[in-house]
Amino acid sequence: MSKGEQAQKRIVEAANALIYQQGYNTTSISDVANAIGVTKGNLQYHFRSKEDLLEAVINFRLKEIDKQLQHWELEYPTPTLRLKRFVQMIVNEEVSLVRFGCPMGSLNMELGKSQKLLQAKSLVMFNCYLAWLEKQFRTIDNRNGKSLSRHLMTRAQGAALMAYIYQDPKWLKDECKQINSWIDTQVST
Amino acid sequence: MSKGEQAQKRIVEAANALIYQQGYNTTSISDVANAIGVTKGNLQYHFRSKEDLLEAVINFRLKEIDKQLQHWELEYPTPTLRLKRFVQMIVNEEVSLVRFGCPMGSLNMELGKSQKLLQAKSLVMFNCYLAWLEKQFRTIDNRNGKSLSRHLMTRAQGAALMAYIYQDPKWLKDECKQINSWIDTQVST
DNA sequence: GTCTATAAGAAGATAGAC
DNA sequence: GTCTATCTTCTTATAGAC
Repeated sequence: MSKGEQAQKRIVEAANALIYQQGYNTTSISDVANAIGVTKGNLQYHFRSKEDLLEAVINFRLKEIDKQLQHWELEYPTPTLRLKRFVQMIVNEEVSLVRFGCPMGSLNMELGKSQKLLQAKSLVMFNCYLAWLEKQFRTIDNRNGKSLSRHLMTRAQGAALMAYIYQDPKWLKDECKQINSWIDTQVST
Repeated sequence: MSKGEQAQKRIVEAANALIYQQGYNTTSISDVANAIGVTKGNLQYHFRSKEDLLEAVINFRLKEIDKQLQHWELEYPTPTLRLKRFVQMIVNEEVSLVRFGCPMGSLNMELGKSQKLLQAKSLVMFNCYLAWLEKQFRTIDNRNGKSLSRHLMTRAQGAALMAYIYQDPKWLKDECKQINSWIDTQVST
């Protein structure tokens, strides 16, 4: 990796964290620059505009999601275990979900209010998870794979949102238990 | 109502709409002033700061919610009908929910990222609905009233969020159907 | 109560020195 | 590649005329 690529990676990772924690609109170029100890002029050398930087952050997140889903596919032999692993992720990420919300849901919501074009780009993250969930559900119930995956995502997002709003992991735990029970009922039919 | 109160009401209603449609951070005082054809200097006479204006908007919304819940209480004789009316609201508001998301959920999410104090204030809106839902559920299942009301709100928020993210009312319709079925199962137990 | 004028600061983006 | 300096625009907020 060249020196320039290294610098870019550092910027993207810092921007990723700050955008998640503070939101996109309330994170300035200076914030990101300060976080890694460079000047904002430097940042604007690597990324012409703030939108370019956001796009890089979204691509970074996409790669991480892809890695994760491929890993789960290898590690868990059955669709049921994979679906439960997805739910388990929510429980595992409890602390950050309560503090900052879902990285996909909160970013998409924010961009939708004022930057419809960027919102469309951040949609690919959801597509990524949904396609994977659908694949798993189809091996259980081929006809309803799409609607089952959507239902799961809907409930996961609802749980993450309420836990964030009330700053309380209870919302996550309670709903995830019920989601797991629901998965069991789908498997046995 | 005095001339001053009338002016304030116009401002709050315009701010309410714009904050819902564009988000709080991306709505400026000038935006609100332009929307009702006055200058921003005028707005700052009625509301010292942008935060003051937001607080007035939240109070305005709270009153509307209270009116609505009282109305439902009078119009629908049973808790089951009232719960279904709550779900029906989501279907009725489909167009604006898809375009702008849930007014409570989106505002709270945005404020949570950067203004924790204001987020706490906007929480009262959720408390309002949740207390009402809990009251209805308690007449059906006294022991689990709280958790049932939370579950309903979680799923409603998930549906609204996904419909907004994908700009597609399908997410709302599908989930609301399932929520209604779930209410039926709770009633019959 | 409503307006204009203006301050004071923050933000995104550009140009040029090193 | 990184920095400083600067430009421009936008935003909140204040002061004072009408």
